[in-house]
Amino acid sequence: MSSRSPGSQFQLFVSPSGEALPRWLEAFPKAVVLAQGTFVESLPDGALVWLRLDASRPAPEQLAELHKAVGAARIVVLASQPDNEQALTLFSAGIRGYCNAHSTAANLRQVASVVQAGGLWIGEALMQRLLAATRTAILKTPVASLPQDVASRAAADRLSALTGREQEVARAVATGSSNKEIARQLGITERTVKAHIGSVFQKLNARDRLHLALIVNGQRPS
Amino acid sequence: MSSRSPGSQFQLFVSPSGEALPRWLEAFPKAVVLAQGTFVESLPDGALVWLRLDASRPAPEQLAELHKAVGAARIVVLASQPDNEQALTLFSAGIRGYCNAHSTAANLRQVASVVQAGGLWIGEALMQRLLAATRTAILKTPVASLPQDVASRAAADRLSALTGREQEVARAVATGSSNKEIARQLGITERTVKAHIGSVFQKLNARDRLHLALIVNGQRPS
DNA sequence: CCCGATACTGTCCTTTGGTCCAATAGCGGT
DNA sequence: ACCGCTATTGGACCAAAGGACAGTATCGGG
Repeated sequence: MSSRSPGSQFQLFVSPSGEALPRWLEAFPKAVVLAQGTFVESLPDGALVWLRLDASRPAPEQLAELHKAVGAARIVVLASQPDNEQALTLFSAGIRGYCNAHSTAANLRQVASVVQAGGLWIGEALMQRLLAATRTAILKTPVASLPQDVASRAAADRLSALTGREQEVARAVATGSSNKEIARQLGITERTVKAHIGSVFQKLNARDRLHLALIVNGQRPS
Repeated sequence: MSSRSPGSQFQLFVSPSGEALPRWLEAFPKAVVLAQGTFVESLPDGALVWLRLDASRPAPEQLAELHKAVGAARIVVLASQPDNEQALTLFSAGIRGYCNAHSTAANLRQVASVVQAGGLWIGEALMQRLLAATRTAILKTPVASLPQDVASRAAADRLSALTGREQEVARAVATGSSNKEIARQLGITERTVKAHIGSVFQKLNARDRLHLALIVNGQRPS
């Protein structure tokens, strides 16, 4: 259920040069600053990691490295020149926030409070563009969406034998979430997640979560 | 960018029936609860408005009404059964949060703190699906996706980075085989299967066998 | 009011999955 | 002969998954 600690939290800055921009330090005077590639052995629970992108290398690569280094910690990316598509890619890779590297200290603190409370930070302008793109893209392609549509309808059929909650966990499993993640997402205990998954296994006649994923994703009949 | 007021804030619940679910009240005992359509004359600055959707009417319509009633206040929508497309529509209509109506009190408070700090609240599961949809739509296939063909060719691309043996085990994993089964199928030790799978994880940047299955089956980019 | 369905949580335990460190062996190219 | 890649295996160790057994709480009927 994600520990929400009150005030100041552990902040870790990671930048290519190993130096932080003045505004970061202004926002978080007590933060730890590291160079990219530095080994991180253990991070306090709920730590927030800020990644200053190195413009000369692909962002996903840098993020992957950082992920390996810091594990499950929440990551916020600071981009010198925010980019729509890049933000998308990074969000799908699991970052919790994406904001302009030139933000004010007040803004940075605001971002921190949102992300540490479990939210996502997306600049409003970016959000608008993102939604616009998504909406038009989705409203378009009525024909191309047929395969997915059929797939999701079939999935709905398969899932219709499940209770509401069971469907939620089943879908989460099918997208690759771990029990712990699902528990966090739904605000319940890992134990309860297991309970739901267990009954889903029975109802859909699945052996394990991978089979369940195949069933939900239409790769295999139940 | 937005006024951040400190602790407890004004919370307004709007539901079709005029009643709040027990968990809402648990989270915000001092909240004001109103029925949809009730006239609201003035709202404290920074108030947070929660809208419980009426399943029998189109959501955008309900939101539009509420917008008229509460003006610029931040709105969080509570959905009984969260829906991808609905969330999209509502976010583009300006809501600041979208979450499951069955969330726990702790979660609701968390959502409140995020939104009141200027963030957006999107359930993680929803975020994932939303991003998946966006990504596939944005990486729009100019050749009007031949459904299966493209998928399998893309899968082949993804697997091309692997050695022959690695491809075999990757495919076996993707069809739901356990390590023991794969070992038997290939006539090698379970230990060796693990070794192959381990290197596949690295090469395809997968976290576990379920992610690997999603990648191989084209449900997720590597 | 009791009952069944749903949701949620706990403990104990076993099996599986995954990583780390380490080693052997064949094969092709320089 | 040496190097790099691939395939193979061992052992130790830890984390995640899943089953067994049990319990509480809410809600909507009959």
